[in-house]
Amino acid sequence: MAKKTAPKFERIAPDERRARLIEASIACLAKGGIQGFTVDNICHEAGTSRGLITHHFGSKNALLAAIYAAIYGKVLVNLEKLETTPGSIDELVEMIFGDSFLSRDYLNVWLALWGEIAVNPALQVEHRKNYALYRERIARAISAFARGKGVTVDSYDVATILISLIDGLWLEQCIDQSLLSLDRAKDLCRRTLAAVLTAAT
Amino acid sequence: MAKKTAPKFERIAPDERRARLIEASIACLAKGGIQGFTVDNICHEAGTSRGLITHHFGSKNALLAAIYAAIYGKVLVNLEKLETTPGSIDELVEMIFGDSFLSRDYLNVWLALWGEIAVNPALQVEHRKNYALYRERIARAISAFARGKGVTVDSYDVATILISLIDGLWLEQCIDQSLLSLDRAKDLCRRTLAAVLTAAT
DNA sequence: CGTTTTACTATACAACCGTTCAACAGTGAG
DNA sequence: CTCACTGTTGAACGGTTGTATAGTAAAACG
Repeated sequence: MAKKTAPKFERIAPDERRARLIEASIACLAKGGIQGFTVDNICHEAGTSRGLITHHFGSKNALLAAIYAAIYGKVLVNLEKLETTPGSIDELVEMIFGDSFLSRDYLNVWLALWGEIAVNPALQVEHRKNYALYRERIARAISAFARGKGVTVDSYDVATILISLIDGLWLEQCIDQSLLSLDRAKDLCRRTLAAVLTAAT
Repeated sequence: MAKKTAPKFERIAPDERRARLIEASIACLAKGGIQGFTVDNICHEAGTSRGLITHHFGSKNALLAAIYAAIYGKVLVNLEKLETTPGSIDELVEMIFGDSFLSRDYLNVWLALWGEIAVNPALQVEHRKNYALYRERIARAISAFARGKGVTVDSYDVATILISLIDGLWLEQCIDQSLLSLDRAKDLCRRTLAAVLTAAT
C-alpha cells in the first residue's frame, strides 16, 4: 500500500505569492545591494523555483518597480499620521521619522533602489509619482504647524530642507552606522527645524 | 616593398594607463550605475582589451576602490580652500559647494558608489578614512567662522547637519533634476546654516 | 643593430545571468 | 471520483560575467 506522499510545493494565491517574492527580494537587496538582486538569489530566498518571477511579474525589472511601489507605500501609510496637526516640533519630527528610520537593512534597500532610479526610466516614473506625494504631505504638515504657531514660512522650502536633511542623515547612518544614532538624528532634525522656523518669523 | 604598418596599440606608462581606466570606469558608472560597471564596458570605453584591468589593478574590485579614492581625492583637494577662514555665510557655503555639486553624471557615480559601500567591506574601509577627513575639515571651517562671529556652537553637530543637508540635496537633485537647481540648493543651505548658527547664540 | 623587458592583446574558461517553455501537480468545481 | 484550471517546477537557451593565461609586439637599453 502506497503512503500518501507530501505535496511537492505549496500552491497559493497570486497576490500572496507576489507579496512573498517582494519580501524575499527586499531581503536580497538588503544583503547584497542591487548586485544581490538576482533571480537565483530571490527564488532561493523565497523557497521557490526560478520560473515564478517571470510568471507573476513578467520580468525582473517589473518586479523591481513593484518593490519600489511597495516600500514607498509603507512610507506613505506611515505619513498618514500627519493628517492631525502636530502640537510641537518634537511631535512633528517624531511623526515624520516614524518607522521610516528603520533598520539598517531597509536603508540599504533604499540606497540600492536610489542607485537604480537614476539609470532606470521605469523606476524614475514610479519615483516621481510617490515622491511628489511624500513632499506634499510633509509640506502640508509644516504649513499647518507653522500656522498654528503664527509663523509664516514657505512650507515648500522648509519641506525640502527637512526631507534633504533626513535623507542625508539616512545616508550617513546607512554607510557607517557608528557615526550616528537614531536619537541624535532626531535631535539634529529638531534643532534645525526649530532654527529655520524661528528665523522665518 | 613593405609599408611600415601602424602600431597595433599604444604602450603607455602604468600610472597613466591606470588613470585612463579609472576615467573610463567613471563614465560607465555615470551611464549605467553599478550594473554598467563591467569589464567589457570599461575596456570598450577606454579603448583597450579586456586583460588590462587585471594587469593593472589585480581585480575589478580593486579598481572600484581606486575609483573611490580618486573621486574623494578631488573633493578633499577642493576643500583645501577652507584653510582660509570664510568671512560670511555666503562665502562658507560657496567654498563647501565648490565643484562638488558637479554634473548629474558625477552624482550618479556617487550614488552608485554609495550603494556599494554598504555591501562591500573593502570600499567601507576606504570610505571611513576619507569621510572622517571630509567632516573634520568642514567642522573646522564652521568652528573658525563661528569664532570670528562670536558665536559658540558645537561645530561637530553643525557640520553633520550641513553635510547631511548637502548630501540630501544631492540625492534629490540626482534622482530628479527637475526639482532643484544649484542656486536653490545653495540658498537653502545658506538659510539653514544662518538659522542654525543664529539659534546657537 | 640585436636583446630584453613588459605593456598589451586575444582567447579560453567556468560560472552565472534573465528568460523561455513544456511538463507536472495541487486545488476547487462539478 | 473525475476533470479542468493554473500555479509551479526544472531543464535548457544564448548571452554575459570576471579572471587566468599564452603569446604578441612596442619601446627602452646597450
